[in-house]
Amino acid sequence: MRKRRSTQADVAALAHVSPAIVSLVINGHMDGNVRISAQTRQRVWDAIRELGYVANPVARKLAGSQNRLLGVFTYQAIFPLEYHDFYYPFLIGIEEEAQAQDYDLLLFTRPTTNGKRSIYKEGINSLQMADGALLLGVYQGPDEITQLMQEGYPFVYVGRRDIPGMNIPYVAADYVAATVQVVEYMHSLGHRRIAYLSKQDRIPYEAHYDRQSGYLLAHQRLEMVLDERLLIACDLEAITPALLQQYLSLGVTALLFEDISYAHKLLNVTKQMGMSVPHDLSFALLGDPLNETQHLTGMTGFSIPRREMGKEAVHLLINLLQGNNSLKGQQLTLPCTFMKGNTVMPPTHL
Amino acid sequence: MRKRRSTQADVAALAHVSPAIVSLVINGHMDGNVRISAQTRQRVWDAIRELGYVANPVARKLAGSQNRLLGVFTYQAIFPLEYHDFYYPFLIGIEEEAQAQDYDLLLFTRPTTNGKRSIYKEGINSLQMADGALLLGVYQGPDEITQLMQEGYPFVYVGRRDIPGMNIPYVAADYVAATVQVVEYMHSLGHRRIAYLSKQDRIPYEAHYDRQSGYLLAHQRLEMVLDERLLIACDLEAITPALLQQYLSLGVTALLFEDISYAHKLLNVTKQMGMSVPHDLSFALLGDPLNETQHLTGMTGFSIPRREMGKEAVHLLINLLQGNNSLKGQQLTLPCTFMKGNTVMPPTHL
DNA sequence: CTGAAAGCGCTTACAG
DNA sequence: CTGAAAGCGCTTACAG
Repeated sequence: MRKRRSTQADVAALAHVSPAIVSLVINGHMDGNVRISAQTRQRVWDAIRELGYVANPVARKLAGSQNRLLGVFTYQAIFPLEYHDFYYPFLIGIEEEAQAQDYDLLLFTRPTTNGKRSIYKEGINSLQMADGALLLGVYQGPDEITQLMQEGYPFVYVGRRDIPGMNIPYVAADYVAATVQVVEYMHSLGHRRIAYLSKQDRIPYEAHYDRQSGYLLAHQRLEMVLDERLLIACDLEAITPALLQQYLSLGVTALLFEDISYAHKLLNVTKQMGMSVPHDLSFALLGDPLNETQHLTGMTGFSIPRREMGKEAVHLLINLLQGNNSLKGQQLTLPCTFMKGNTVMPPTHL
Repeated sequence: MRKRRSTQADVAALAHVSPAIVSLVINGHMDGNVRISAQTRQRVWDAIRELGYVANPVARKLAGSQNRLLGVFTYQAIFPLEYHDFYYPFLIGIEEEAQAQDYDLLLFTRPTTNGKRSIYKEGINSLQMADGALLLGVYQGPDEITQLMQEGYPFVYVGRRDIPGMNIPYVAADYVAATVQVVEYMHSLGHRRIAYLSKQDRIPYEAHYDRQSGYLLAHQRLEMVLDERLLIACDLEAITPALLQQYLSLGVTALLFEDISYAHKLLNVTKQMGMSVPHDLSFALLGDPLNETQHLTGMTGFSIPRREMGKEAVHLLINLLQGNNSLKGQQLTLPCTFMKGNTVMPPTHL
């Protein structure tokens, strides 16, 4: 049995003023030419207290025509166990900045099309519920994003998204520079033949291209010979002693990969071959070793400024909402931090 | 340049019907005497699609219906680094069940009173934006919860909350039984004098009382002598070799505490005293050792079914929203799982 | 079967 | 300095 809440009108009646006055008093609008006598104020506050009046935030938002709601959308569950350590810092940053800027967060968790999440449900943009949205996580191809852009819905992608002809707002990590740094580090220790393993059959996407660019760029800068055979597209299962042997015979002394699962697999395979890491072969992850690798601490790689990225994405989105549409600054790239680790040492088999 | 969001009126105009019809079509009200021709429906849906119309949840809520939004409220940040491992499983459960039941999640992150979060801001219940809410985390005393109950706002607390005269819906972990189990385990190994250290100056709260009840209950069941001197209220700083020595001289062979920080402190102190755990003194945590204790793996304690609790809380809340107000089943207590660990062994100093 | 209207509880110009 | 009114975008009786 919910008792009816008292409303602004009740207060107004009790205080013998119009509802508008109540609103003004509550919101402290004593600015400009709106001036309300101290006496009236007092009457209003007394009435409010007597009735235990509390403004209805929903009505408030409707009248104010903005709901201070920022959407957060991911194609998969936002809180999956597998990506625990990966997503978390983004969320920390997002929450921090949302709180600082006085926005609430709307998490889109409702399945839309046949049990899966998608932005558009029967052609309708379900994000509309929020003022704007942050998109993060797995990339599903450009379709929905393109539509979102065309529609003019304000959003920011966490991670670089590049669709030709479009200026997609994003906050990304600088994988190019970070990769260059890893290669340079290896080079400085004496490595000259560095192989780069990557997944074969995934949707090609920006984060991969950027690392590859970094790899190429570093070779150019360091005047290392670029051997295309060292750019290896192979899935996890394809990694065998035979394969590895083949690359070793090409003079490879160090390995680069994008996913931590490769480290585990490679560790197994090298062990089978009687080799030890990094003594016989150096490794580096072109990504964040995180803490998840309990069996593999001290991996050489780089840390991704995920928390910062979350904060900046919120910041950028709010700018967008406020109509700061200058194309400049809609795309932000933050630097990664090189992590020396202990899986790289000078090559011994030269 | 944001184009204006299209509204129900726009759709109505395009479809050549009245706004009311649009509302009825969207909400699928084909029940009762409201019958709308398939043709009209089609026109409405076409218009909706063409305009990309999505109902404004705020307006919807104001007009008196639900918007399939479940609030999540915590007094502190939801995603703090310190409570990373603690909160996460709750959120996983909450998201899972929300998704399964087709609800979105609204995270309240807006600071309300002077930079801090509170449910009521100047008397305003900010949770109103959502159909109902899940409350979790640190307890701030009964005030706001009492108000929430009186107001009739639907919510479920994750964790037991007991306010005299009120039937607060919650989903809790069974700390009583779990504590009994820990004491029984110690007893079975030969411990007869088990001290219980707890913080001194915190707000007394249910989770603490429940553990204490378990401690007392176990003593009763096992016919152990209850020595009140073994119920020790002391803060972390108060733990010194002198203090510990004092309890050892009372014949204490095992220690219980509620917070992992006590384990670290006690480990230091015992080390100073030249004792080793568990050989000279057994330890158990009346809580979840989690994984956070990298320096302290294998702590004896119990795991809290956090993910399940999250799921059940959502389930219960939705029940409440649907008007299932039977008092029964509004309070759910889930069992914990004893974790044997390796910080308890038979007492040697007898 | 469908339309016109009132109302949800606020805020914000706009008049006095 | 204060009041009357329109409007935010919906839903739900109530008439036809």
